[in-house]
This record gives sequence, structure tokens and C-alpha cells, in this order.
Amino acid sequence: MERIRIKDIAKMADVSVGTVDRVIHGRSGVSESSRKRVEEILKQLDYQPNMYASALASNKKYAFACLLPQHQKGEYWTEVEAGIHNAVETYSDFNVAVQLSYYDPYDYHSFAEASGQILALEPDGVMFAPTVPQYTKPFTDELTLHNIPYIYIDSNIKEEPALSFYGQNSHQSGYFAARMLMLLAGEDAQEIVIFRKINEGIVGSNQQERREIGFREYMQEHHPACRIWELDLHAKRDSEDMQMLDEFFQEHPTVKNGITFNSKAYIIGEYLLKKEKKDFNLMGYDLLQRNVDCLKQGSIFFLIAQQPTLQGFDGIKALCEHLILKKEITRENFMPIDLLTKENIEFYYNK
Amino acid sequence: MERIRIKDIAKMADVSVGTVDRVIHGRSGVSESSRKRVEEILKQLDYQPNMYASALASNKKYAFACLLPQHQKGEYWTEVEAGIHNAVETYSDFNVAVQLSYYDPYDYHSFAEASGQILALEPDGVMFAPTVPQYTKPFTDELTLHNIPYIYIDSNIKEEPALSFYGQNSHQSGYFAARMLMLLAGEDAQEIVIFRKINEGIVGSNQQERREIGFREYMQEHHPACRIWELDLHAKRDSEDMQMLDEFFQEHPTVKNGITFNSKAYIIGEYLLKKEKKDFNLMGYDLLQRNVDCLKQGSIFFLIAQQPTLQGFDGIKALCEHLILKKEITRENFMPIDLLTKENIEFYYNK
DNA sequence: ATAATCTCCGTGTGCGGACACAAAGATACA
DNA sequence: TGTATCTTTGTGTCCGCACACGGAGATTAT
Repeated sequence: MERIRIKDIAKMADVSVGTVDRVIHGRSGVSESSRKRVEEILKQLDYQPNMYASALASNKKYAFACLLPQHQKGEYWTEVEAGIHNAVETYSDFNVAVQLSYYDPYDYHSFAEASGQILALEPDGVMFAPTVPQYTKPFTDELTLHNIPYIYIDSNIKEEPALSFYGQNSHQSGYFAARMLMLLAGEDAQEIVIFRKINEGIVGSNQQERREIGFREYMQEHHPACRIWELDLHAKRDSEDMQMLDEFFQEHPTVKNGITFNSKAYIIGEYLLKKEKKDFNLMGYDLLQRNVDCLKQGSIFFLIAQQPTLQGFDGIKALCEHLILKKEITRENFMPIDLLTKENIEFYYNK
Repeated sequence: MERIRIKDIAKMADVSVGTVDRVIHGRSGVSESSRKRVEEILKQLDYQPNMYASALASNKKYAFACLLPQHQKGEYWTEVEAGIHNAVETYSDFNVAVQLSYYDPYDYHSFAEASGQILALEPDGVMFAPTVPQYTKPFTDELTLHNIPYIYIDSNIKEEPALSFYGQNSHQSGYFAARMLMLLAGEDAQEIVIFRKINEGIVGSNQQERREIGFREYMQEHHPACRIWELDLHAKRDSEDMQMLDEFFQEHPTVKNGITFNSKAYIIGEYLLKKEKKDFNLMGYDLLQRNVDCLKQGSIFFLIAQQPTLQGFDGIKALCEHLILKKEITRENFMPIDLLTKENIEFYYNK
């Protein structure tokens, strides 16, 4: 079961390796008869080039650009970055390098500027967290014009299809969250609360919003009588949030279940710990360290993960496989909707 | 940021590439002074060889052997096999090939015989699903003697540590299962039932047993008053199982929650569908198609997955990384304990 | 002193494939 | 018929690394 090489193909077609090479790469300078013969043998033997030898010989360097929202260390996007770096290391023998840049998630202009800078670099591939469709389009148009493949991460812009997308199905994840929260609520399912964050920024087409829509869809279908309260927090000034939470729980002592669709569940979780309030079931998103701490200490009951590290890794991997290994790439790649509790979180990091 | 090559090291150390090569591979024929100098530069520049070029030049072929329990198509182990084949394809450019063989999971002798055949093949690496420690030891002793690295899949034999292990923490997974089943049970948590399968075979150190121990540990800690019934099914003759289930539910009409620690939840799930019995919460393991069908149709509420495909893939990957890419391998690799419901199963296949 | 042996080291070739270059044959034009 | 041009093809070199081979210089034996 020896691997077939170009040399073997050449011998069988009674031509030189150069000719086979020309056929494989679709270059000109091959007679119709030779091309036919070689192509037939290629297909018949299902020739698969050794991509490592190929990459070695072509001796190309690949520069990728990634554009993410600005963020603090320890926040969600840090995990995505970790995945990106991990992938670059994995593919380092292919001479890939990544240039990371950031945009202000509250300012469209910042996105435009950052994307302009990326275009000036003429990268071989781009991965980015898109903003809303109308502001994403100018960028993707330019990328298409320059024939630069690009990948969406976190949220998908269906109007401008990319090489591929890596992220979670937010709507379904919200739907699932409702299912689980209602399971938790049991008899207390008459009212729940959604904790929001004012000023969500322009990232994606609002993952949080879509989650909430999915959530409300489930509630409408299965618990239409359930009263859904809302509380907008700032996620900036702690004391202010604390006060708002105090007020809310005073006014609504019967609300025993709540959820937040952003990654800041720890704000409420830490509040519950501080106040030693143990009769409240909280659900949230993303495995930030502070969220995980709350989960382990019992103030968050469920966390839904969306595999940010894997998103970052797979995005870069897809660029490599597309450009270097010439593989087919799946267009839409939904991350699993993983449910974490105190009891299974331990085995979730090494994925 | 050019990648450092052997040539560069040679120039800096004022020796030839041959000498650098000798130092890297710890071969003889290098003076103390040259060796020192080269080693210093290697460390200083953190030289990382291009493993693809290396594999290409060494032109070695790798033969791996896998030993799994015999199984029908569509059962759990089919997924493991899919992961194995996927990995072989991924690493095909490194000239890896895999030889699969099987043993009768109800017969120790069969394991011994199959392992003997593997040893006769003198493979470069082995991955297998171990049986109980005392029957695994003769095999691992021989492998160690012949310096053949081996990997455990599915269950870990701590007495005879392998290069690495890929599987789930069964105990914790049972503990987690209890947590979730109790959540489901809610007010009905006074009694539950465990569905067993008589004659579990010799595979592993009995994953099912360990799951049950973890399960009972949680119950002891949190619901010591809960009555736990047991029902042994055959998983062979349908009619017999049906009758036993009929009898059980007639005798115990108040039992509303149950679990099985093997992958045959569909036996009960399909029974529930057939009898249109909708007031029973069933939990089980593994994403067999029949289980997934029950989940989607509502007769199984929760399924716990243990990523068999990933186990197979990662095991072969570990052998490749160890032997070819000379990377460090993590000894114990626990698969995540994933909880699946009707609402999130859809996004779970492409992991 | 010469041959034999040993230590240390550089060079050359090949792995499978990409690509530049040149050569051979075919065709066109003077 | 000779020359220019185009088409088609083969050969050689390089990518980074592994390894075989052989040579230079030092050391030991005769």
C-alpha cells in the first residue's frame, strides 16, 4: 500500500514529472492528449499529493489577519485569541503568521479604520468578528475584490457569505437555555428575570439579542403564562449594579430564577454570594474565570459554553486547510451548545 | 521572523549541518567543544525543527495496531472506529497505517489471542480498549519489553500506565448523571430505577459499574431517602425485555424516573414510545442513532455523550505526535461530560 | 618511519513536490 | 531552405532535514 507519487503517475502516463505537475496545477503548456492521459490516471489512482512536501517545495509564507473587538484580559475574546495562537503554533511549519488587530465594539468608524489597515497589509486570509451587515459589507467587498478569503467568527452575516463561519447558533442556544431554566424553576415557573447590559455594542448581529429571541420563543410555546421581568445593569460601576439588584430583589421577592444572555453572569453571581442569597437559580453564558468561580461556589447553576478557543483555532485551521492543503471547507460550523454545572465543569477545559 | 533552520545553527556555531544534525539526534562523533557550542545555540534560539521536512526526509512508515471489542455496526465502537479512520487520513502524509482487530468482550482468552497476533506484527504503536488489569498486564508487559508505545481508550488501567489514556471519568459522569436526574425528578424524587444489562462483558474495568458507583455516591450524599430500584434486562430478546418492563411498571406505578449506565437506553426508550407512556423521565448514555431517535421523539430526556469519535481520533493523533512529531503527550485525557437534550443535540455531531 | 586505527567533521544524496529553464519538435514566414 | 516563433516536454535545482560516506588529522601499533 505505497503512497502514489507524481513520479509514479509520470511513469504510468509515459511523460515527465514536469508534465504531471502542469496538469495537477492546471497550468498551460500541455498537449490535449497528454493532459487527458494524465488526468485519467490521476483520477483512477485517486492521487493525493503529499501536502507537506508540497508546502515545503513551494516555500511560501502565509500572513493572516484577525480583527476582533477590543477587550480586557480575562474576557471572552481572550479565549478566542488563545485558540488563534494555538493554531498558528500548530501550523508553524507551514510558515503561517497572524496579525491581530482590534476595533472598538461601540464605534462603527473604528471597524472601518481597522479593516482599512488590514487591507493595506494585503494578507493571504482574514478572520474577523463581523459587525452588523451594512458595516461589514464594504470590508467583505474589498476582500472579495482582492481575492482574499475571509472567515466569520462568533456571528454569521448571511447576506455576505464568507469562506466559512464558526460560532454558536444563538437562537437555538437561547431556546435551549429556556428549556433548562424551566427545568430548574420547577414549581417556581410563574416568573423569571432576564438580566441585561445596557449598551451592547455593535459586535455581531447581536448574539445576546438572538439568544433572547430564542429564549422567549420557548417561553411563548411552553410557558406563555410565565411573567418575564427585565433588569438592565451597567456592568461598569459595581456599586450601582449592586443597588439595582438590591432594589429588584426587594421589589420581587418571589422571583427565584433568572438568566443573562451576555457573559457577565458573575456580576449577579458575585452579588448572590456576597448577600448569601441561596434561593435563586442563575444561568449565564461563557466560561470566564469569574463565571466558573461562581459556578463552583454554587451561585451560578448553569453556564452555557460556546467554545471560543475552538472557534479561534478552527477559523485559522480553516484558512490553512483552504489555502495550503486545498481542502474543502464547511460553510457553517456551529459550535455545540454545552451545558456546564459544578459537577462536569472540571472536564471541560482540555477540549 | 524567519524560521531558524539547521543551516542557520550550523553557520552560527561555525560547524557543518552534519554536526548540528548529530547533536540534535544525540548521535556520536562530535567533540565535546562542538557539542557544547551547538547545544547552547539550539537552546538559545529555541530551535524547532520542521517536522514535516523531517518526516519527509526520514521516509519512515508507521504501522499502528488497534484492538477493540467486537461490535455490530451502529453500536458505540463504530464511532471510535470512525475517529480512528479520520485520524489516519489526517496523518496519511506521514505514511501511517492502522490495522484494526477485535476481541470477544465476553472472553478473556480472545483478548490474549488477539493481543498475541498484534505483537507478532511488531507495530510501531498500539491503541486498545483494555480489559481488566490482570488480563491487560501480560500484553502491556510485552509491549513495554518491545518498546512499543500504547494507548488506552475508553477505560484507564492505572496499575499499568500507558503513554496516555482517552476516555471519560466514569465515576464523575455517574455523579453528574444523578445530579441531572434528580433535577428532572423534582417532586417525584422518592424513588428511581436503574436499568441494567445482565452479562456486561470484560471490557474496561466496567465503565458501567463505575458510573453506577458515582451515581449512588451522589444519591447517598443528597437524596439518601430515595429508593433505588433495579431491573436487569437482556438486551437480546426483545419480547422478553418488553415483558419485564411491563411487569416492572405495573408493580411500580409511582416510579417516574430512571437511568441506564450502558448505551442501550433505546430499549427502554422504544418501549416507552410503543406503550405511549409519557410520564417517565429516562436518562442514558451514548449517541447511538436509536438513542438519538428516542431523544428527538421525547422518550429519552437526557443523553450523556462521551465523544467516542474524538477518543479514537485523539488516540491515533497522540501516537503520531509522540512518534513522529516528538511532542509531549498528556497522560490522562478525560473527555467532557456532555449533556444532550432534544434542543441541543443538533449541534453536537460536527464536533 | 610507516601503516593501521580512531576521532571528528563536511559533503552529497534523497524524501515528494514546485517551478524555472532549456531543449526538442512543430509550424509559420521569408 | 533557412530562420523565427510557438508549443510541448524533460531536466535540474531547491525547500529543510536525515543519514551514508568518505576524508582529514590525531593517535597508536608495528
